[in-house]
Amino acid sequence: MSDINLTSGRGYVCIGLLDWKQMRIEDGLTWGGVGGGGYTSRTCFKALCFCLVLPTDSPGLMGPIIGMSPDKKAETPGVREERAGLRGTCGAGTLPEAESAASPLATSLDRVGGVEGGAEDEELTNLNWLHENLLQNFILGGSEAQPSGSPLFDIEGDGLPHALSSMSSSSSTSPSSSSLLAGRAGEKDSLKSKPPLSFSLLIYMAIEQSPSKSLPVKDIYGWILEHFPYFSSAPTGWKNSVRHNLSLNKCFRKVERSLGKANGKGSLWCVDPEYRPNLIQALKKQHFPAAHAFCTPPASPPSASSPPRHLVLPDQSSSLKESDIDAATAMMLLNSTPGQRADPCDPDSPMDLSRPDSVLVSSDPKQDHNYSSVPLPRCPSRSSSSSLSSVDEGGGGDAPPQARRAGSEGFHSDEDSDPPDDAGGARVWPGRAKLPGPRRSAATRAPPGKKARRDVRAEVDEELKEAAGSLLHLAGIRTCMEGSKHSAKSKKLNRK
DNA sequence: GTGCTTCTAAACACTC
DNA sequence: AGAGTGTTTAGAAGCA
Repeated sequence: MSDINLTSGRGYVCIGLLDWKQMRIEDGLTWGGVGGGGYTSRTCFKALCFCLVLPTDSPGLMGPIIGMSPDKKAETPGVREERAGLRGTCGAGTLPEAESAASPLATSLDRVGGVEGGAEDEELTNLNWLHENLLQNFILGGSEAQPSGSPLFDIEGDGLPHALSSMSSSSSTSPSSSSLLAGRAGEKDSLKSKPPLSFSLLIYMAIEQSPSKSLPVKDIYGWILEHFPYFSSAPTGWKNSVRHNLSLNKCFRKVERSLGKANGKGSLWCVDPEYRPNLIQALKKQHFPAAHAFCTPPASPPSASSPPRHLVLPDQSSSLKESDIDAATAMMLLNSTPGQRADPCDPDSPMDLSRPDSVLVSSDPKQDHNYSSVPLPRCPSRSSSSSLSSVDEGGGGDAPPQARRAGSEGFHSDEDSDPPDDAGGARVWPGRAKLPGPRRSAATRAPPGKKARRDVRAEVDEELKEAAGSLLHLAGIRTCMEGSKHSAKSKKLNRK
């Protein structure tokens, strides 16, 4: 990484998985991102969680990276190796747009104007394409190479995300560049190491990766198994833990299967939009780059009408951090086609991607994705009109943690006393009312007004456009992976 | 030491 | 009946 001059903004070669922090881009730098020539630093590519893409044959690429802060330079030897190796092997061509994109802070706004909608646009706005093709191909240096079909995680081809290896470097070895270059690797010890992500985050990622943003338990198992082979050899207790999480973790909500009710037991599970920010926050804390791909926008999306926050806020550095997520935001937005963005949990989706309250990613550890915290307004379906909730509603949700918490899993209670008032929705009210009394409380807050949601949605649309425009830059690379794209997609379809 | 979060295990009920 | 699913409880480990 240190030998790359990002300012050139030319050409692209995937050089591997970058630590999330390292993907934070200094002002004035333009990133290629994953095949993303012409992307400004804040567009999409942090969401991809890896792949600084640089050309080996393009001019002006080499040289020390400029303005990289020490923490960004810090990296595991393995990462460096990979990058160096990949740079040589994963060439993906040069994007003509790259040069024009080199201007600092020339946000994608500048380019969006030139991007019109249309079929291609629509296709390009599907993050699946990025997940299944860009990542897969760039990371693995080839398409066919990816048995798991998970570009996000099977970066090393051994089923374990490199980042995970790095994160748990104390317990696992750094991946070799050769394995990356090979696009796959033999079984490694790391394969057997447990992912440093909580079950709730794994579930979250699984659900978020699903086109419908909802999955039955079985598919969640499958996703986890697919992306974390550790569990394939682990005792089956983890499935219990998954179910336990789904059941107890407020972040997840049960939804009825569609009317066409597919065969199969159980319900679909989705991420409670109210808690998505919490999960995002948890992901951020995980320092798991790939996990950040599942982050949703922390702030109002940049748009022509509302400039990106990083351009507005006085504190550039802090806004930069938040802008890290903007990229993820874009990816999340793109991850679903407009039609898919409907959150099964919330007819008003994609609401939470842009809701002001979802924007807030608190550093408060209590405001996390865990079972008990109630940092955000509860969905009506899970809201309680308990006395505590009234406190929250009145006091802006600043009830003391203890008041909001009824033990580590005390959130059960917040549903107990209060059947869903939005019974008309698709939400399911699990028969938790039958619970015996002791565990209740958990404050709730009224969801934000729908008007505000609509406003923000407009911004989301703006961002979608922007992101779509940015994605057009990827087209040049995309063409070299058509084949894998289809295979990946078909694979995904087959899994359904 | 305490509180919290997360994980794990187990038991039970329910549905298919 | 058995498997899968969902819920609940309890305990332990790790962390701040």
